[in-house]
Amino acid sequence: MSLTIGKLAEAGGVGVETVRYYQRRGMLAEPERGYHGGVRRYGEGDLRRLRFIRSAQAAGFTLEQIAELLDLDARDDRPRARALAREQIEVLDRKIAELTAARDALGKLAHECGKGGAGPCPILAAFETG
Amino acid sequence: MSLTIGKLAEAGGVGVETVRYYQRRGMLAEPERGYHGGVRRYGEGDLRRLRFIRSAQAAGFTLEQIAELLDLDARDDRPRARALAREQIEVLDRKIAELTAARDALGKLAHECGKGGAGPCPILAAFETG
DNA sequence: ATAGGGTCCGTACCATGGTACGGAGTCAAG
DNA sequence: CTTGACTCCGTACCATGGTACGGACCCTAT
Repeated sequence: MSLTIGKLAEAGGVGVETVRYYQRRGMLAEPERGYHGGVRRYGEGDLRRLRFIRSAQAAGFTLEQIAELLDLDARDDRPRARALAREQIEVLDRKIAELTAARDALGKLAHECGKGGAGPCPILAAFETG
Repeated sequence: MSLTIGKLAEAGGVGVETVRYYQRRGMLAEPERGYHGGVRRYGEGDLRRLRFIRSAQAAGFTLEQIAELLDLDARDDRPRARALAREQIEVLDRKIAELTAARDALGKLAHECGKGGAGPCPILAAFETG
């Protein structure tokens, strides 16, 4: 497999500029140019890293943390990886609980706003008292 | 109740500069000054709005959306409020599912990295294949 | 061999949600 | 009636995660 930056970006679901941005941040390597000193070529490993970055973002890691994770992977630092994972699980658990509570508040709001106009539309009240 | 901006901010769990920022965005009113043309005073309603802003942020609304919600509340526009609430519930449901998946991936990662070093530390693999 | 599309690179700009600064005015306590 | 804390206001700056621009270069198909 040999990809140009455009194909790599497409395969990873990001824009070309985003790939270049990750390179600037040191999260993706800038491969050697081909024989005739022109365009760089990317392989499986690059795509894998790119996809990892996207997934880790979805898991709530910042790009800085993701850079660390990539480094830990390279150095095979399991204890640190484990610690980061555990920390992030706690962050996620809190976030999930928060979003679930918000979801319920919105459900209540949607319900209340469905009934005909008795009293003021309780938008401000929707999040009060848990 | 009569609060200075500092007390209002404290009661709302934000910084003074944040209150001023919300005012600039038109999300909080800038009350009249007291008799001798000096410092502004805030009341219950301001605190209520401020707390609403924080809660709505936690529910994933942007400040622009929150501004709209405050406006809807003022105009008692129930259908629109209901529609926004429903939309956001869908957003939250997707987000919660995503975070839950990420949580599970991290759980797996933490588990794998716990075992002694057989094979490479599977950080990159942690998010692969769902 | 030439036209087009893609790549390279630096630099600038963007949106979001604040945070900091500095000088002047105000207010309450001692 | 001064001192110290707080407020007011405009403007500038910040972090995060990109996105856009523009000129030069390369590469492939015709």
